[in-house]
Amino acid sequence: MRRETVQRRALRAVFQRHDAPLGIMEILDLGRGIVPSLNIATVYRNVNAMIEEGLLRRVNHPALGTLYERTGKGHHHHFHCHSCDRIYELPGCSLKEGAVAPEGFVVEEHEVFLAGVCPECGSAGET
Amino acid sequence: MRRETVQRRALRAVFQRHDAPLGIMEILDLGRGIVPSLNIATVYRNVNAMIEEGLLRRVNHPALGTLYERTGKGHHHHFHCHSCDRIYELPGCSLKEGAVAPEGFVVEEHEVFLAGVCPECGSAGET
DNA sequence: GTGTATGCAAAGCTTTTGCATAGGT
DNA sequence: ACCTATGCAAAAGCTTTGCATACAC
Repeated sequence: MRRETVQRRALRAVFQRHDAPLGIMEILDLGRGIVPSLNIATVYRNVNAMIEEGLLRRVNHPALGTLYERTGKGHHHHFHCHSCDRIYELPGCSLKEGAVAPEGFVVEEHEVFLAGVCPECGSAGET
Repeated sequence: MRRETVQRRALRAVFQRHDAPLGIMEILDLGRGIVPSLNIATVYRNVNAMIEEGLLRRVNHPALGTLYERTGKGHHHHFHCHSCDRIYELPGCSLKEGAVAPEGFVVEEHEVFLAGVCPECGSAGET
């Protein structure tokens, strides 16, 4: 039976408050804001448990490494701004409906990572 | 000045013979087929050098970890077969031309990972 | 002969695991 | 009371680095 601990509650709170994908150290730091004694092994164990429970999803970002995000937010892709280093979640899917893969390939899942300059950074240096 | 060693030549040969993205251990094993004394540190050093030289590209695959592939093959995406675990390179781009990201986002690069069942595995169990 | 590249071993990171104990049920 | 979850430390992957020596130039 799974037990309800302050650590577990804290980690759920972290993901409720932060909608963006988070790295392990961010999760640890934010979690320590709630439970100062929080240990990194506990974070890993709970994050893995939450993935098994279907609460979280692991995202292996090309530039930012391993991130964790809440499930149930609807299909979206990630945009990484080279300038401010922020990561945006873009709702919807930018894949072509049909010609995603050649004849014979059955696509069951996909992952799209975009990178460039976000609106905020792009408009900063304009006249 | 960069020096021409048997190890370096062997690693170039590995990537000339194998068009698919390779993991470090595959590179090491294939390289040892040519230079048995090849060391993993040498592989890492040379692979990183080849990336700097623009010969290779590092791909952070969601399921298969870090892979290295030859550059100059034209734009393509990767398809991973859940059944045979092989990785295919699909030429071209399956992203929508226009609506890739909302107004204001400037997309400079992207990475698409597809996964599912390949033609070979899909037709295996058919009538 | 000079200086870069290699092999080996050690060290850094990230993630997992063993173990004693705290704490949920 | 039982037994899972935690914290700590050690260990297990993966990647980098220091150092003596081999070898390309």
